[in-house]
This record gives sequence, structure tokens and C-alpha cells, in this order.
Amino acid sequence: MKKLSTDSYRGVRDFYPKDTYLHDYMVNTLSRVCESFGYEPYSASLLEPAELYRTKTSDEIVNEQTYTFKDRGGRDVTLRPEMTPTVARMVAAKYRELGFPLRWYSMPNCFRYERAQRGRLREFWQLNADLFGIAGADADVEIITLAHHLITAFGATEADFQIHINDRRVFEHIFDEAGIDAGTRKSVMSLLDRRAKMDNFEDALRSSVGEKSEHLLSLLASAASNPLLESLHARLKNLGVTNVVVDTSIIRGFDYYTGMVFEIFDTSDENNRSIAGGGRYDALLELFGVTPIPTIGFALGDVTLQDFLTTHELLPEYVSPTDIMLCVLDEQSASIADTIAQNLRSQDINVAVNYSYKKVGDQIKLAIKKHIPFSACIGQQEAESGTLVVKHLATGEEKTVPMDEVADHLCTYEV
RNA sequence: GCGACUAUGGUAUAAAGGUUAUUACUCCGGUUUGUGGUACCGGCAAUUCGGGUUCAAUUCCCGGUAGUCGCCCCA
Repeated sequence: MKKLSTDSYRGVRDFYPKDTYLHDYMVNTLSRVCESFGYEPYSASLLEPAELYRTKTSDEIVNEQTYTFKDRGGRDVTLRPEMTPTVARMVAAKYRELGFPLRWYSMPNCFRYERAQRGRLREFWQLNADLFGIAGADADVEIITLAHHLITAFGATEADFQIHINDRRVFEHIFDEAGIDAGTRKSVMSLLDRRAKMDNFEDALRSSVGEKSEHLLSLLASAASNPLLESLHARLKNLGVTNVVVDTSIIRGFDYYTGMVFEIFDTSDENNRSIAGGGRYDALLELFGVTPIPTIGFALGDVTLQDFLTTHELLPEYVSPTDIMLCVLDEQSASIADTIAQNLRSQDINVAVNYSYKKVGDQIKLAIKKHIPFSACIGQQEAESGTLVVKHLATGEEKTVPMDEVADHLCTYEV
């Protein structure tokens, strides 16, 4: 018989208990901070009609970088590659009854069909937080402050990451002044987006806009002192968000951004990459035929976040959800152990009963290996005495306690 | 889609064109019939797949596959 491979599908991960623990830790921390800013959780299906992405996303992304297939009814279905179109669809569908401003967050898994590499897999989870209905700079300040708090909530300091801000309206003003016509603006934006990676940027710019390129370059050089960005910078500073830099190379790939854009980078040398990004997209909901709703949001991926936290040694040690392992010593004691376990569970103690009947030492080793904090043996002695010897495995402390006081005893330890 | 590098037990590794492929961890059993990670003994378990060169390939060559990293792209 042919053996099945134990490998997971390319580019996706198996979450063993320790992986799940870290994932839950990240999700729970992010959720807590979002809710502290008044954001409500929402969710949606992984499946979306493919046309949702055809309208707003480039052809390459839909055709080559999504999982798209036909269902049995011949409909084109896509595994969501991002959450923004979904949340825009949901808000547009009920915008009259939702009540603005609206603050929503979610931690969906998304799929992209592309080559895996560091920080990038085919399935990832990403926090999406969006604020709908506030057009002004107040929302820009809030969303960046939220992003900042999300990262410091893990124990990171401002030296560990840096927030790069920019504003697309700055470029619109510059294009007006330099006399760049609407048709070439998109290609100039695309050049600006790749500027840091290009070694012939000025030549490419010249071939795109002609003799206007000198004027354009000098205007771009002074873009960092724009009042829009200076004001935002100052307001963030007042809120204690001081690791912000104006960076006019931050463009972000999508056409739909209409104002402030930002990206957060890990400052360490080993992991010098983007961990979150977002910006203002005021026109997106118009696609659904509803009145324009000013919106600002950002996303933060679990893969890059975990790389960041690993790099800065900010991930916690694994803790088992099980509080105590009952080590059954012989088959005659199993039913007694079951009764004790039921009694403890009714008092909110998580109990695993070890029915292996191995030597006590082996059973205790197993409890330690599984990071279970307490153990107790169940055998003839316990059946006769009505007491348990509860052992705290981290310290080796043992205490003999009556069976109905075991739960209270466990509570005397800080877990 | 393009490129570079890598591929040895479950994990991590060593070595070599030629008898039984190293070591550690894990796992199973024992020294030890009711309490710990140490110690000692024993056991299970591997050269990614296909082709080529060669008397002989796991080792050299080519290809496939997979992984890692980078490019492209980035929601």
C-alpha cells in the first residue's frame, strides 16, 4: 500500500498545540487592544464570488495569485486573498442601519497562490481593523495609534519598530504643480512605489514625463515637509506615538488609497521588513452603489508578526490548558480516578486521567513533558484515605489534601 | 513565473566512490512493584525519487520532486 505523505499542503501550516497556543496568544492580544479602542469583531466566509476581486484588484492578482475555481453550479469562486473587499461589501449591504462611525475588526485567514518565502505563506491570518465614516485627520491619528498599541501590547518598545507615514494627496498637489496630466499619474505613482529598488529611477521618470522631470524631482524632494504630514506627526507625538517618520517612498500597491498611507517596519537587522500597513480608501464602497463612506484601515499579518515577536524574543512559553494529571496506578483504581476527575471538572478544573498504568515516574515525566502544572496519584491508598497527594511539578512541592479540597488547593498557586 | 542554495532515522546531525552508515534527542523496554528531568543497559528507526557514469553510487553527473532564501508581486 502506498504511504500517504505527512507533509501539509504547500505553503500552509499545521498548528500543533504549541503553535495553536502562540496563535491564540497573538489573536487574543490583538483582539483585546482593538476592543479597547471600541472596535467590534465581525467575520465572514472564506469563499467569495470571484467578481468581487475582479472589479477592484489587478488582473495579475486575480488570475495568478488567487485560488479561484468553479463550483458545481459553474460559478467562479475565490478563496479570499484579503478581507477589505469583504468588509466593504458587508458595510455597503447594510450601511443604512449600521450607524457611523463604525469600528470593526477581524482576524480572518486568507489565501494567496504564490511562492512561499520568509514572512510569506499561502495561507495566513491577518488582523484587519477599519474605521468607517470619519473623513478627517482624527481617524488617521486613531488608526495609527491603534496600530502602535497593538505592537507595544506584546511588550515591544518603540525602538523595535518604526511607523512610516505618507499621504497620497501630497503627490496629487505635486502633480498639479508640475503639470502632470491625469493619464500619466498612475505610471508615475507606480515608479515612485518602486523607487527604492530601482537604480535608474530618474531615467525612467524622464522617459515617462519628459522635460517636466527636473521640476517634479525637486518638488518630490521637498515633499517630506508637507503640512498635512507635519500635523499628523505632531498629533501622534502628543499621544506618545513617537517612532513615526515621514517617508514619501511609502505608496502602497493599490490604486484605491486616497489619502494617508502608512507602513510599519521591524527595525532589527535580522528581520527588516514590513509587519503592517494600511491607509485611507474613501471611494471603495462606491463600487457597491452606495453613498461614499470615508474609510481608513490597516492589516497586520500573523506570519510577519510572529517573525517580529520571535526576533525580539517576545513570545511566551507554552502553558497547557490542563491543570492536573491524575496518574492511575492500577486498573482497580480507574473508576475512583474517574469519579475524582468528574468532581474536579465540576469545579472548573481541567483534568486529564492517565490510564497507561505505567510506573509513577513515567507518568510524571509525561505530565512535565506536556507542561501540565500538577499531578496526583490515584491508587489503593487514596481510595482508603480519601485524600490526594497533589504535586506541583515546577517546584516539587507535595501536599496531602482531602479530595473535595483539591480545587481550592490548586487555586493557591499562581498559574 | 524567474534565480540561487539545500535534501542522511520522527527531530537534529557525522562520514565516506568499496563489509554492519556516526552521534545525540525522542520513542519502546529494563536496572527500580507508589512519585521528576540525572545515571547505566538494551531495542525500534535514515542516505528524497528517476536516469546516467562506474567492477561498484547514498557519495560524481543530469532530470524530477520538496524545502529554504531571493526576484517578480504585495491586498
